[in-house]
Amino acid sequence: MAGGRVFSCNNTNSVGGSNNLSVLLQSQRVPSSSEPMDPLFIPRPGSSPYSFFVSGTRSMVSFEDVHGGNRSFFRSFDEEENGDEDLDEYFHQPEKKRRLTVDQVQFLEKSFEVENKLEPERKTQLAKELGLQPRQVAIWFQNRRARWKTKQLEKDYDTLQASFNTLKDDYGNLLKEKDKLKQEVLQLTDKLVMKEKNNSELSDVNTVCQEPPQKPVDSDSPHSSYPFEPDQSDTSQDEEDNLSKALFQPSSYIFPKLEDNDYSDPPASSCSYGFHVEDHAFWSSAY
DNA sequence: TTGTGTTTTATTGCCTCC
DNA sequence: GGAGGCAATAAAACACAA
Repeated sequence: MAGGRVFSCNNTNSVGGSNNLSVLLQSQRVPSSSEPMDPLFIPRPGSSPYSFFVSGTRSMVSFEDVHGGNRSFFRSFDEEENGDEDLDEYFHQPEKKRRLTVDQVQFLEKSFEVENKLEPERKTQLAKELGLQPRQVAIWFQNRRARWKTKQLEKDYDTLQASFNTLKDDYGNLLKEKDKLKQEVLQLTDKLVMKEKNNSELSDVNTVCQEPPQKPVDSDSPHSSYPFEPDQSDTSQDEEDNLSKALFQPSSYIFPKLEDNDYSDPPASSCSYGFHVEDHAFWSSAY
């Protein structure tokens, strides 16, 4: 026996002595494999609805009182007249496993819902109510806790799985967003380069011509009326607006993480939009 | 009926707590 | 050291398809 624990059959559901044995009925019988799980117990008048006594034909009985031991076995009351031979046979028959009745299980389930741990007093009470061995009640609770734990693990797993799927989706969306922003940055960078190029070409022209301007050149003014003013048609007002928006919108501060030089350094010139693209501190802090 | 997978009851061994 | 809890496991009982 486990840990030196004793599985004592001390059931006290005594049913009147039909023979000279003070038969202590353990309130269970063994259903045969083909037998339906009909209730084994009939409520005893005056007792709780879950106090039972054996009504079946095959019951485990204890001769504790008579033989002073803990012997238990399966006894067919239909065959009591067979006498000592059967007794001997049953004494040497290993105890079979028995299922609890639906009622017993329901009662235990309710009790488990209230409290899944079993204090000795409650165990005894339950055993008494159900006509089971306290040990059986303890075992049932132990197994029930194990089942509950398994279910809980399954629940936790499902929760984690759902959480993982959400995160995976979010990650996928972020990757898409990142690609989109990357494309945007590339386009804007190209535009900047073009603009710088045009500006430098204009300067060259000015130097070569050495022609004093009719009016002061305001290089900062994008709408100068200077005759050699570059054609700005490639950068429409709308596009410029978009450019400004793209660069200054909060979301645009989050630049995609650059991977393994998949993104060349920004142009080493100052951008006229308020930040220095070569500012590595900014770029690195941006992601 | 039988083979097989699942569930339930029970045991064993180890661990912790008092 | 004993009582009780838990994990692992055995084995009976059960469900169900073929």
